[in-house]
Amino acid sequence: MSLDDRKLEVLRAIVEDYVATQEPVGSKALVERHQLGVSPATVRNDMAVLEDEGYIRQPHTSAGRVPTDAGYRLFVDRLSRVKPLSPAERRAIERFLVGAVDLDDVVHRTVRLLAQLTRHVAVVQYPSLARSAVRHLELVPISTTRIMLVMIADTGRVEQRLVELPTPVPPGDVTELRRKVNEKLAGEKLADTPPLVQALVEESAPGRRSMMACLASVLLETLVERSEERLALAGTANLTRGSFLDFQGTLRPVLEALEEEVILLKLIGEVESSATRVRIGDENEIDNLRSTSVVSTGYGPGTTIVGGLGVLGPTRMDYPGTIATVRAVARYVGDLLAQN
Amino acid sequence: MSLDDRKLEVLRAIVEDYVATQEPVGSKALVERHQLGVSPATVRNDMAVLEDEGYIRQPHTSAGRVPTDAGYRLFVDRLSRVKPLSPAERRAIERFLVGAVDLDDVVHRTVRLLAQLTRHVAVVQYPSLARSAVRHLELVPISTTRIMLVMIADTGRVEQRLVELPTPVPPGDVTELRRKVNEKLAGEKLADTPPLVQALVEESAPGRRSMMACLASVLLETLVERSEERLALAGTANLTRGSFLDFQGTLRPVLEALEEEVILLKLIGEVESSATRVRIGDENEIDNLRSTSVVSTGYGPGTTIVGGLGVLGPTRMDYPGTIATVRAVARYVGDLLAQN
DNA sequence: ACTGGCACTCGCCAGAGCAGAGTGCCAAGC
DNA sequence: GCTTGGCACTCTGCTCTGGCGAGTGCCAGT
Repeated sequence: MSLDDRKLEVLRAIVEDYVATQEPVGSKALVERHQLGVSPATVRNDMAVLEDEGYIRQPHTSAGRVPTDAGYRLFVDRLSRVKPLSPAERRAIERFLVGAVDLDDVVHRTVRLLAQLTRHVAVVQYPSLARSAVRHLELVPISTTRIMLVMIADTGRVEQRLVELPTPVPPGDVTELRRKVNEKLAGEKLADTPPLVQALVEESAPGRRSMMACLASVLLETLVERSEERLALAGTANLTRGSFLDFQGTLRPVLEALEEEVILLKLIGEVESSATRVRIGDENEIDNLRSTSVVSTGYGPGTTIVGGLGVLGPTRMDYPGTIATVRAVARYVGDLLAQN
Repeated sequence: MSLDDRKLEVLRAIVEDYVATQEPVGSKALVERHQLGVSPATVRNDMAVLEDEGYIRQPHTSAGRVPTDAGYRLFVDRLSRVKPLSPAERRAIERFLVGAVDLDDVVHRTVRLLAQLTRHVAVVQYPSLARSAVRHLELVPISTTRIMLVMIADTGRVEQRLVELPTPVPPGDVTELRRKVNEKLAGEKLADTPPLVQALVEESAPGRRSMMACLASVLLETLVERSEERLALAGTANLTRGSFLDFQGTLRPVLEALEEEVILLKLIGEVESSATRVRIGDENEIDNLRSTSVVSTGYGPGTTIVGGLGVLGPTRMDYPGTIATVRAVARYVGDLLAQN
């Protein structure tokens, strides 16, 4: 059976009240707080239907109703509009982000900002190397058999790695090498570099072949294969908000999950478009996070996406507000990146 | 009055039992588990004295005794020997740390290792810039009015910063600039650089003066003034170990404190010698951490100290084991740094 | 199709009673 | 004088109980 408008209205009221009070909501309280124009008994009937359909449930026989994951899903998809941000929030975002001096700074400020505004745990992925292009490669001789490889990406990311050379190399050769490598790779998308690096090795003079191969392998490993995704995390203390009762059993696994970079990347790194993604409770693939919701989106200069960011909180969260905040922050960060 | 040997032995037994069981320990249980050679009644008398002296207390009238902060302090200072590490632990440390490719890698591996071995929250400070010397300064032209300043320290740390120049500068000048700057600063302790940087500005040709001043200010800000200390954190999930009852009220403030880099630096960054420092409960200056203990030490190549590392856990922790682990890890990391 | 009424279920709370752990003190013993 | 066994006392934690109240489902009436 399809749910008529009033039933949907009842569901919305339940979600809103439950999010606000954190307590199961009953039929009587519902008609008191919302102008539904019907009696509690009618609401009860609607609730019974909503429960049959799996959108709400009772924690125990004689308590109010609580939304299920499916209930939140329906709410998010069909019953809520994204809240416009308050001017205060807009100002907070701007104030927080101006004055960032480099990428590290931008990322750190962003993640703290997100945590503060949403009061959830915030995660920000550094611009992904896979989505970046090489701006410049620098080779710095440290000793005769060691050079420091510094890669500066167009997204502002800087990666460095020590290269141990098989044979000593005079500094002059390094200069020459730097020129060649940059000529070949500057401006290229990192994802496109492997064949170019390969070509570099093949084109190099026989005497330098082994050194070049060594450099090439570190280059490939650093930039592409072990393509290190980095991220920043903030607001774990927010996990203790709300009735810790709900969390008593779940706080531990959540904290554990948050320590695994791989997991976090899965959560916020899998962004292809700039669409906001909401994963509610059981929709999460990570078992430890089945009792949480994740709101994530991509960000980047203009319409391109270079990384993801988002927040993680209890399924019982203010979705419209959270979604609005996450989107707004992502847009601001994108603009900030576009300026460089 | 001075405490005789047996009373100290009783205190040691109380601490050890309480750490092991997490429950207040009574006189009867004590004589059963330890060969004290006296009766429970005698132990009770000793306990009464220990309580008068402030080393133990009763949570409530008819429960066993629990060590106070002062009791732990006495235990750590006079009643415990540092446990030698088990071969398994030694192997774990080695296995964990070999194969680290760069400083970031070393720090991340170390912090996870510490968290895993001690089962507490681990903190590792990156080698402090204040204690590093300049190995090389690299200037990379990004555009005509922007250069990327990359500083490589002898400790392996690499810092970068974008410099906006007031006037366009041809690439050739940058090469010259790089030579000059390195000549002046390479090998110098960062703390000693300010007058040298100043000299650089004064010595430079009048036409380049403004550009040089601009570069110098960023240089000073990055390397000395805003001397950015970085650190890594792991094992927050360990906070939920043990009876969360103790933590119910305290978990929140602890998590909050852990989010503040300034606080963490205070905890583990104030190291002058390689002596291990133990701060127990109220000895901590940070209010949020009055119910935790911190074991920290310095690390560095050879006998020099370049940074600090340590763990934070409940006051009720295995001090001998934790101290041993922290020291051992610090020594291994120091050795690792010495190799570079 | 909605509403008011009513019986029913069940979690929550406070109070009582009980068992157990642990203490402090005292008088006796080495 | 230190140590010991004994004993009365205190207090927590557990369980059981009954009463209360919130909330429901169902039914008959409009």
